[in-house]
Amino acid sequence: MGVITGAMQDYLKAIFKLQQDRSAVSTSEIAARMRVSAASATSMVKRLARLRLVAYTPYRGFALTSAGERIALETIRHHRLLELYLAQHLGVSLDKVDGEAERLEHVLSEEVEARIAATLGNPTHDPHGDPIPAKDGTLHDVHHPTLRHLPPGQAGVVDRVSDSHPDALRRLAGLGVLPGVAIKMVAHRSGGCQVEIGGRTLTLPRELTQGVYIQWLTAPTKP
Amino acid sequence: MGVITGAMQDYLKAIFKLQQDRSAVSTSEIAARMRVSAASATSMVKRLARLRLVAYTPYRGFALTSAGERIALETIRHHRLLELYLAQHLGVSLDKVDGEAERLEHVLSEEVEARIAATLGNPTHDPHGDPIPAKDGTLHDVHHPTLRHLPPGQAGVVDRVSDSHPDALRRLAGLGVLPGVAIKMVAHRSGGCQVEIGGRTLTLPRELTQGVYIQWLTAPTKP
DNA sequence: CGCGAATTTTAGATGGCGTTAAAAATCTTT
DNA sequence: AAAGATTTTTAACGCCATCTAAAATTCGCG
Repeated sequence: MGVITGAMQDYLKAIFKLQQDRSAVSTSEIAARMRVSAASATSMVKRLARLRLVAYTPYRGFALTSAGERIALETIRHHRLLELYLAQHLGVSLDKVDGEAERLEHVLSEEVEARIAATLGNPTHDPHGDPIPAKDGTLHDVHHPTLRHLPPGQAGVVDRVSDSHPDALRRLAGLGVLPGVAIKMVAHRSGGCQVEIGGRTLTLPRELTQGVYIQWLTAPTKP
Repeated sequence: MGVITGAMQDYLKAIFKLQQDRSAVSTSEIAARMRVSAASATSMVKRLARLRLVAYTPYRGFALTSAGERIALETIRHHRLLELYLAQHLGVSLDKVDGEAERLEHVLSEEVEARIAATLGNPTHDPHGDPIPAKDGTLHDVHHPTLRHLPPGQAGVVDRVSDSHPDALRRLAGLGVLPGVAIKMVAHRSGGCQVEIGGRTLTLPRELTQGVYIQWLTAPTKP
């Protein structure tokens, strides 16, 4: 009956991330995220709806139920604990921990999860700076501004870089865009932005900027 | 094409263990071992045969091919390294490591496997005393003493000669070291040992002795 | 040897997860 | 608002991995 497979966990995780701001997620969004045909996405969403893990209205999109969100958060917790453990205790490089954790997260027992968390000192953030959900589902700082939200002329500090696109992560690391680094917005361009970092000026395409979460050095005027 | 699933790895592992003495394994044996119906076992064996991982004759049983054995040994290596790692580095109790390793073994990358092995100091036995296959598929039979374990002055009979190193096997055969032959240990030397066989005295280098499994003519004192 | 018993294989379902192609619904645009 | 474009769903298929029931084969015993 209520068998939650690894693939389902992956979809739930992806839906969770997609619905951060938006209230509902569309079939094409999840299909693109999972690199799957729209038809496959539909059938999976229907399966998840049958298990009451998403609320789904045909042609109108879907959103996680609280049960679905619970599983998404558990899976993300597994993922981020594993990333941190692999990096700190087995010396796996940062651009590889995501892929490794992606497979391990689905077969991690509650017991081993607890032992890993304890060994790490119950950490609250993974090696990319992303927050690790607590056992009770608490997740800190979800609505961080990204680089795109930094107005021209304003400087900020990179808070964390999302692990959802490993190759983007690697390219950014190569450009020196790492947590803790100061960054200044020069100008917004169509399809990206021009920034100043470590004295150099770079133009970052859109797909690289959207995973870069920042802190403003001086708070901007709230919208 | 050649996608080896976790279930296939489990079957290959089980077939490997069942065929230790016997030359062929039957459908009912593997079905019982995997707690699965005979029909399921048949269909899986047919899948494995299609991938050339087992040699299968309908109604007559089956055995691993060398490709199948390689995968079985890799899986067993993953399993036993994980058991040891979970016990030593995460404090998982011995009665639980098997179940945990059972799920993790199928998603362990070569890289993490290597890092775990290195962290453990490239161990040769898991916490239950079972030998851990080496990367090249070498497996030291733990319950079976090899020539090296024969004390000086003690005589034994060659039980079997490992087939994992065909050229060593050939050289040993040329020297008369064959199953059923009586052999007497004269002295242990650095890097090998001196033995008496068929009235002649030979000095065998280490790489030749380690695949020679023996039986003692008189049992040694138990530890 | 031959026949009943045991083993093994085949046939046909089911469910998960993916595909492509076509139909249905919704959006967009004039 | 109708037509055309886009999105979404359905239909039909394939593969894995399991099941039950029935057919085929082999074994064992009188």
